[in-house]
Amino acid sequence: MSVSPGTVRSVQPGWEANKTATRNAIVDTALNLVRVKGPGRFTVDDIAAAAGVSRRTFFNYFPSREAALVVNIEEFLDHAADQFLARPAEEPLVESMYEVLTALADPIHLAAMAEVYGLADTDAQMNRFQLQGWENCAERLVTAISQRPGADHDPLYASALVGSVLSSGKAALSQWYRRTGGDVTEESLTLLRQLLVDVVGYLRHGFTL
Amino acid sequence: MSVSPGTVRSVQPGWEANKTATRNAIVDTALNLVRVKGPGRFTVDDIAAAAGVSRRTFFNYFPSREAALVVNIEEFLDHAADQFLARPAEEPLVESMYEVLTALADPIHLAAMAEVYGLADTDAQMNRFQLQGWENCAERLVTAISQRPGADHDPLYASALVGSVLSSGKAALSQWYRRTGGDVTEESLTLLRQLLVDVVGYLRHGFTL
DNA sequence: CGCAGGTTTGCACGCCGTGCAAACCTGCGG
DNA sequence: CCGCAGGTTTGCACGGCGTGCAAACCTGCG
Repeated sequence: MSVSPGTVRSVQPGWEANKTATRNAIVDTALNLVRVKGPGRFTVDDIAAAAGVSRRTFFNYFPSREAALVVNIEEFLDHAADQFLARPAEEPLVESMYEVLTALADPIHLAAMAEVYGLADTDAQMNRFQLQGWENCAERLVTAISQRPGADHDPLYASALVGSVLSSGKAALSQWYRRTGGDVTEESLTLLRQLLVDVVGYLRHGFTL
Repeated sequence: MSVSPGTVRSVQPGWEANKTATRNAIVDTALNLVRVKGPGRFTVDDIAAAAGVSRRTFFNYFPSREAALVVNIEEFLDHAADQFLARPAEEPLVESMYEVLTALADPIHLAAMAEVYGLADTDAQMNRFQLQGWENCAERLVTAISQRPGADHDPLYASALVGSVLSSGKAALSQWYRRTGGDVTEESLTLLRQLLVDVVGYLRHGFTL
């Protein structure tokens, strides 16, 4: 959620602390509003007012209502992509991808992600923004692969692999969300991990049952 | 493009012929406008005026500018999904999926699709709508699988498979588009088919080089 | 103090998407 | 031929969206 003021001060040169503060305020307020009022049942002005900020300022931070909400999913996916970047470059790709998938079960970002994830069912525009979030993650992974030292990979291979890994991970998440409703408990976490292990098996052995 | 009037009359009960006619007019006009003016450089009113129809009528057919354009991609994907439905239900899933992928090289829908496909680079909203189109196709395939007689499949397996197949197909299409610019010639078609064969290989043997 | 960044705000404009009711076809039975 | 019943097209209006612009407003610093 919010970062401790000390660390923020040390990293952020002065006024930028306020920027991230209001940014977080907007994101949190949007999430709260969607909880209270429901997916499409509030306007940008509502968010701005509830966040104690002008309508125009909202648009200084986000180009749309959906963008402010999808942040939670983007952080979730960024964290997963970070796990890939943390792997040694010599490691086989499929092995590193395994790390990306299991990182999807990270309990820290999972709850906020799940809450926004569920909005895709009722709000078409929200769904589109989420799909874009996944695609951004894919692009990030593909370029990361292409920059690996000794990357003699076929670019087609890289994008097909990344696409398959992510869509399989998304399938696992969907299944998990359907069964658990997005509640993050110890039990649901082990279920999610199991689902992810399953899709990893499919990817490894090629979907040939 | 346009259907011969005779067959239309025989199938469509009277006034509905006009409906599909104006619908096609809107789609074609939108495509022409994007060719002439560029992605985001025209409004719904422009489309309506150029199609000889009122602004309000446009919105009777499509909920947004993008929806009118993405039709070309949806038809392309629907055709691919149809190939799956035409397969015998006893056939192994992976085999039927192969048919879906190779259907992506259908030259009839390919040109119009490619033209719209390229808009995703410069128009973010267009990109989102296209992603949604692919997701719709995936959902269609998954429910089709679940309705196969003797469908004892794990739903996770089905959605992971479909997601991987489609994202791999999309990867092949992207690669093809990059190299050919979307021009549909005999040469580019064989290239596309080769790329599709490649990703099929990845899917079959599990991305383990 | 007053200045030099950068941020927030108000204002205005054009466009979007939709509900509503009236006008407008078009085929069909009287 | 008439008028009616169904469906389509249109105009109107309204609220919401997204952005350019310029003025007001901080905040640190010399």
